[in-house]
Amino acid sequence: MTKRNGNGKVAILKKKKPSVDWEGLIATFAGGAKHAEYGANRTIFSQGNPADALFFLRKGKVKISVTSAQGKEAIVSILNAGEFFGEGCLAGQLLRISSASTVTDCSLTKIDKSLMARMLHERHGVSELFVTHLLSRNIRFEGDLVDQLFNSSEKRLARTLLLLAHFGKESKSEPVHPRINQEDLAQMVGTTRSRISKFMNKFRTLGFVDYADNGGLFVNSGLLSVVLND
Amino acid sequence: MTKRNGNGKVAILKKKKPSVDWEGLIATFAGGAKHAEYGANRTIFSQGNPADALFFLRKGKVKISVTSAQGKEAIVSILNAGEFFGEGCLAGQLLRISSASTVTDCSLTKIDKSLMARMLHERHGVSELFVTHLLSRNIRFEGDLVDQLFNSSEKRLARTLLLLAHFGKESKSEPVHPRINQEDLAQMVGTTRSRISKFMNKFRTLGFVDYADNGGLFVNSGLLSVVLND
DNA sequence: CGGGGGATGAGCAAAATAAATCATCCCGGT
DNA sequence: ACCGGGATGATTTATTTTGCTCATCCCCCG
Repeated sequence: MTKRNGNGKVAILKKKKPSVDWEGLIATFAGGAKHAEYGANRTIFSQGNPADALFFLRKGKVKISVTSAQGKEAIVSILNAGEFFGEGCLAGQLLRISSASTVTDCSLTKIDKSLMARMLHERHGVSELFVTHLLSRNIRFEGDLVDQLFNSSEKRLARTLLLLAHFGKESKSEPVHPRINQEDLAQMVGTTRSRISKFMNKFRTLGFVDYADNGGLFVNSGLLSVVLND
Repeated sequence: MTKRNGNGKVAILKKKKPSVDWEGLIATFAGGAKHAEYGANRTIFSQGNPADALFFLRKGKVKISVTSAQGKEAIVSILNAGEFFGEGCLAGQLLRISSASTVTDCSLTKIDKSLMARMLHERHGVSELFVTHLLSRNIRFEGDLVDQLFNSSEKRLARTLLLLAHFGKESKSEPVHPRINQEDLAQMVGTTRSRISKFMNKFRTLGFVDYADNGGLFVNSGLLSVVLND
């Protein structure tokens, strides 16, 4: 089940990421963990569902969102291959506090809570991978929180775009995302679409971002990061 | 009427938390980890310092804050006994991205990054404690982030007060905090002191909170939580 | 070709928030 | 008792953000 998609593999492996070989590691879960394929825009679990398993994202992008009592929706994070999600159940959460859905086609592995608990106890490799995952997730959440605590929505949008650009691609000349609409951006940034529209146009006239013919979005990281520093 | 902190230790130890026996566990670090005592309001580390160790808080309260490029300060979290902090170094952070200082008198254990890495690898107990810690920290950050993403500052203040109340005391009749000033609240909530002042008075006239003679703050959780739900 | 329908750009009034200022109040030290 | 400083309450003004509304643009479908 080794997945090599043509050319990309070598390039990715020799990139900065000193990451663990999670493909092999996750394979050792065989027996208790179930692999599954999802098309784009499918629901994996919803807020309020019973939480008895966590997931590992092997391929694709997954969106984690929360709906408020008033019906407003916020996108908490966009996950990429190599990340866990739904791990709240390990901390005693009985119900999902957020919803997860696929953004692109995805391959994921579902791991029962009890199995994961056992693996964490028995396998160093697993617990180290998991600790690494939790640490970086933590750092990202902390960054998001700080961002919200003292940046304006314009800066938050800039930061969101930069994060998407960096996560999305190593090479700067590729589009950030094959179509991410303003509504989603608004939910990630925590503001309204109207505001996103205004800032995106401002950024575009300043050359910080650019739209491709096919709708893809290009981000000039160097220029855009200036927004964050003033 | 009030409880002295001089020898209030007994009361604290008999809490009902089903938590791991971290006292014994941390003791096994002997040799590489250094215990230290801090008075209130001392700096443990500052943003930008080299990061080569993490800390475990055995007693007291610690404040984690971040200062922006513009000089604004935000309080990211208030930690209680039994929590780690400064663990970003394990994820490869070379410099502190936040500052840590004591709020009350504290006992803490400093654990070198390399030692911690070894312990995580060798001791199940340690890695399980750490994973548990990271999971709950994650959940708290996620909650904070969601709160910021779609609540007004009034609701955020209400939520902050509730969190302080629950963390601070099991019994509802004890003050949340022996003096937490409006400036700090503003930095936790992500707003201005003026605004905190206004909301606190509103909450007080509505009976949601009350000031004790000694300056302590009482929170009526039941009433205050109504604010969050409307 | 024409008509939805979704996504986007733009504008505006109302609400929320930030920023700055001043008056009190309280407490500790002298 | 007196003073000084810090914390708080209150007010005013400027700015930001929201919550709409409406006009375009563009792509897909009939």
